[in-house]
Amino acid sequence: MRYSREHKLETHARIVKKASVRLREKGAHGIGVADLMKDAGLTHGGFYAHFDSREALVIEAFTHAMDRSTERWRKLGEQTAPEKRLATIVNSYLTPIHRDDPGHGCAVPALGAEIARESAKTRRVFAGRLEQMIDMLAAQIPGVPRKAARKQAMAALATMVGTLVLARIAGSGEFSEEILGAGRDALLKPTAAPVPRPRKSRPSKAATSAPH
Amino acid sequence: MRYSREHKLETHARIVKKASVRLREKGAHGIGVADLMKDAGLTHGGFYAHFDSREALVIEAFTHAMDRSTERWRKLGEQTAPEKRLATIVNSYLTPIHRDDPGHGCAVPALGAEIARESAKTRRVFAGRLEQMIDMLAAQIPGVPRKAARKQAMAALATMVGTLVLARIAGSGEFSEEILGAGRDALLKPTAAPVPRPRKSRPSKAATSAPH
DNA sequence: TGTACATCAGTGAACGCGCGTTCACTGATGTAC
DNA sequence: TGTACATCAGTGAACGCGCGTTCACTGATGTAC
Repeated sequence: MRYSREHKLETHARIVKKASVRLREKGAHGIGVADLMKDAGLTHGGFYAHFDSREALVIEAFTHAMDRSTERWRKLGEQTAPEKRLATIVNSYLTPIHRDDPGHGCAVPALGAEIARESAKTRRVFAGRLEQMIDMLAAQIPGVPRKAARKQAMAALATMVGTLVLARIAGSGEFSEEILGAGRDALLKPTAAPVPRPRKSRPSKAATSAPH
Repeated sequence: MRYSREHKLETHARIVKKASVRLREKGAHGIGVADLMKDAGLTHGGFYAHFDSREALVIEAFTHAMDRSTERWRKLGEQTAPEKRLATIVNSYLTPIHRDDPGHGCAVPALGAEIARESAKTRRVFAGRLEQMIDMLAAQIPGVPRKAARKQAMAALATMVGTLVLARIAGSGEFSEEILGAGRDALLKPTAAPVPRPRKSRPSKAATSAPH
């Protein structure tokens, strides 16, 4: 071989890592193979020595981003007192820094909607990593039964993801800060006045179509 | 003129309406001008008699979708008792029907992340409609001061949007239903155990970069 | 240890294709007389 | 009321261009002897 086995693995990892940043910045279809390879210091022709297709790279890059987030939360939890763990994660997630740097941020608000439209294979991988992320978040919530923690983790992640999407739409002005603050407070402050449920709860009578 | 003034306006509106559905289904870049025109029963050559550019249609289509959602919420609120208004909206939003039919659903979870990456002009329009949507949602929350209602509306919309994004990633199985349920309960049930805030609150010490 | 050969990561030109956009043209209808 | 002309929404071919992918080739290094 021209290069050692390690060399190829390192190159492969470098492509994935760089692509992972750029895809979160530009979207799953927002940057081409040639530019992604250039980012890794290579030319586009070598791409298929590493990946079967562009989609294969998207899957790897996305997986990489999700694993890094999940691992980060695990570490953050490890070095924080149990009752402060979720709050620490929320406070590091709902910041202007995270909002303004999607390339190094959570892949869910950056790529979630797009990946949900990809092939079944891609979606399955994505769903698997999402579940791992939720499990890790649930593990940071002490003092509640496993299932309740999981449910709370799902809702917290949803609020975090939604807040970041809204804040990014709003840009970087006062409106955007207001959104970030609302998300933080909703997750960190006790709810003063919860919304009362309607008598006939779950599937609303109006929900025979979805014209929102 | 070949056709009456009304005829052109009708055609224009038909293109926007159909495109609004297809773009939510396929993404802001997921469908081409030719296909969008075919959907409206026309050929692609006539496109530029109606729009300056593809982006101009995306802006109109998105605006149309947002206005429909906001108007729907206003009507839904009108025909519901004040204390049930937000709950009614949440219950019609967080359903499998909405999850499985993005084309006729809320534009924020479908297009938000993508639009946040578009030109400054597009983002400004989007941000404006988002604020209108939030204001309308806030108007459905009775018995709290204007500013508190606005904050609550932001957090509620964030949770709704995030829940739908997560549920769409998860597909349509049990995991996805679980996510929808967690989002509904978080918004409709009193919070049993709120997350305690860490002493040094807002900007976490760990938040000097955004590696989530 | 030294030499000849095989390997294959990476190069850069080329491919086919679909896209947004342009343009000459059409023909039904509005308008002027 | 009838006729000639002007208008312009819509058609369909064509345009550049960028994209994902393919391919013949290179040349540094691993391997066999």
